[in-house]
Amino acid sequence: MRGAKLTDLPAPEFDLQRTLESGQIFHAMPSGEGWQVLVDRTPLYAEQHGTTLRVSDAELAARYFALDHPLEEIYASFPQDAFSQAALAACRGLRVLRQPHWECLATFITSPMKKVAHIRQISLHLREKYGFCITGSLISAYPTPERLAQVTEEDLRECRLGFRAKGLLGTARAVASGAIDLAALAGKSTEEAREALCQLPGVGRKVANCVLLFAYERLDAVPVDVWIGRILQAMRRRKSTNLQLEEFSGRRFGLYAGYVQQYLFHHARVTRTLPGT
DNA sequence: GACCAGGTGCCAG
DNA sequence: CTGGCACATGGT
Repeated sequence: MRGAKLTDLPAPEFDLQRTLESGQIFHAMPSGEGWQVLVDRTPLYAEQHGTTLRVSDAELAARYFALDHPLEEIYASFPQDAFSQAALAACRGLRVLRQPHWECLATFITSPMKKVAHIRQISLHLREKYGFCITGSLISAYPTPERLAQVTEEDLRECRLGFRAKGLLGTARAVASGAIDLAALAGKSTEEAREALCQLPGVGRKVANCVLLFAYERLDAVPVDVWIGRILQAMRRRKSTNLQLEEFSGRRFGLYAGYVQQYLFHHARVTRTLPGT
């Protein structure tokens, strides 16, 4: 990235650091006055100066950072309860990224029962050991499904994956063999795409919804994890399954439920507070 | 040394 | 359909 020409890009209602640290991607590296990320095999450098973004690739940055998402409209759709509004006030500028399908899917397969910092460690381990080296980049590209399909479960476990190794390996093989076509899912309904994703080993409803939200532009998808589960439980005040909570959030949060969810998640994680406490 | 983390799969009732 | 449990690892 050093020496790359930088161009300015207007980026109103965007907070780069908050977005990169909100638990959507796990490999962003501080670099110079800004950050470096990789989008598939393309390095992207970005630094923020007020409402201007200085980037190495304007077209890629606009797409990856989803600068076209109508944040004012999304904010207007937030529910009026105090907790959602507090999350909105605290997390303004957080955008739901447009991630590449495979690396988003693979990364969230490694996420169950892991803290964000640990998911990052695993991602960096895998990139280092099996990833494609990118010249001029601090980090390697996420390993391809073809590469991972060649290794053993024991090899993967050396990247500190634990029991998640089986799912990642099985899914890598399914993608590499063509048993599932990730690109084709983009043209399917959310329900069809979710059903297909849930066939993969290590992918349940929570991981599938993360992938739908972060990689397939389904902004109404709501991954219910322990954090969101507690928040929704407190809002609903009725003992519920995660599926019931997901349906509840869809009714209450609307078309951009995934955005609301992401703000609630980040706010709760940063402040460690729940509604009514 | 418990306890918890952006869950999933499997099995018993 | 529901509840309960195992599954690895690293930080508080």
